[in-house]
Amino acid sequence: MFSYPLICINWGEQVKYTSSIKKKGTFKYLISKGKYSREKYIVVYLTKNNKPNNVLGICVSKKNGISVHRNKMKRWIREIYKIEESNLQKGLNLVVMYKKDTKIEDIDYNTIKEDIINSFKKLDIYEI
RNA sequence: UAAGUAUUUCGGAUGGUCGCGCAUAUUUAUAUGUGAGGAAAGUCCGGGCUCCAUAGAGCAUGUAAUGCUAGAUAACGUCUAGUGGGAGUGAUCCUAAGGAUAGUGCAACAGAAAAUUACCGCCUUAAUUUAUUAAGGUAAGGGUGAAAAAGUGAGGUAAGAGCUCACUAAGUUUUAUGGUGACAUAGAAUUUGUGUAAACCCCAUUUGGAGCAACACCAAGAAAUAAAGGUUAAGACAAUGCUCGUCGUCUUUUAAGGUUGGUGGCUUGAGGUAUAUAGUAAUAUAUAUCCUAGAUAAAUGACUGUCAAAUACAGAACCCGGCUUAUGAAAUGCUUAAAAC
RNA sequence: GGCCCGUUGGUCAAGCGGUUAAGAUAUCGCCCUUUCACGGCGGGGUCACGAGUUCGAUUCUCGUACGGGUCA
Repeated sequence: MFSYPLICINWGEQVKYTSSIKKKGTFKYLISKGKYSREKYIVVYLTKNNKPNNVLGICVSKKNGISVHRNKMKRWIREIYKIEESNLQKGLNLVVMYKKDTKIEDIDYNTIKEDIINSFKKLDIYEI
């Protein structure tokens, strides 16, 4: 069923920061195979690969709001990940997903930051 | 002061630390510059641009579109100024506003009748049962309905009727005056033909189709097609046999189409700003000056200082002109009402 | 980004401008039955929303919202 392997991402180049997921099939593969941790507004999926870099994917559904709000929610997650990146392990595939009922009136930058840090702690991906 | 109405403007500014897209430099890691709207939205119209079709002209077809006048515009179903009609005390606003006398259809229920009408009525004649019937005339009055054959008065009559007359209302034709024109005002003749075209339809005008996932180029890979050439390698036709020949196999080149990936298309344009002139205005012309996003799972974020205080609707995806819808704040003019002078 | 289609009780769904908007199923109430089921009677609709045309709009026209399909 999931005939779209992870090889579709080009690993040969040197990537400055973490690269992003681009295909719909990879999202499906990671969500079905990975471990997850649920918070109040967010779900984080985790799998491992044997490469030197990390991969990040962000999902915001069309039911979470209009395009301005969706863009802002994506930018918050990128900002939080950028700050926490230096403390993480290497060789991870991460997918961050907003829940269906989440609206921008309920949440804030700081609440999302708490959620993500909690879920990272649960999944044990911080370097020691 | 309150309520309303019309028009216009703005859509936070300036710094610091970390970080993102693009361009340019040196250089391969830094520096500098720049970086989302008035609606970017809806996709309701019109154009540019690209490809396809097309000698030229006409007719027909179409789930076609538009429909008062003059002007503006590259063009428009848009805009400006007016005309007619309608709403409002008023400022002001709305108006798909040709044709019902080309033809067809529809008008539920109610009502006699929804278009050459007659239930109750009014009148005349005849008959006899003397208060009813039959034949005829008539459309004044009644009731129904959204809508009932133009309204009032007088004459006239057996009873009545635009049957006749006066005034009024509406339509058609026509004359004069004013206006570029739609049309307005005044007069004459004639008529009183229900409504509906946002029902079919008729008339006039316009219209070839598709859309940047268009289209062009580059590279890769392997399958199929066509043309030309080489050659006889599986083979077939033909022949006693051989050669030539034809088809086919193999192979080379070219062409066209398409798949995957990439590049271009991609932002200097019916551009913006200021001033002057013409015009009631929309807008046009001239001069000077400026270059202001271009991504491809898709760039604007986090923390914070100052400005008394503070940000609603909302995110470019080839470009431009309009319309519609969502929405915060401020200013000005005008109208109505109340109060005071 | 472009191009099309639709919206009628909880669900499915008919409706050539005109009577209180057909029908099925579900649900609620009453009746039938010793009781349940079957059966009988009845109730409940902003015709997505807002303007317009018309005497009159679920139906015709325009706009808005929501949902669905499609492109090589």
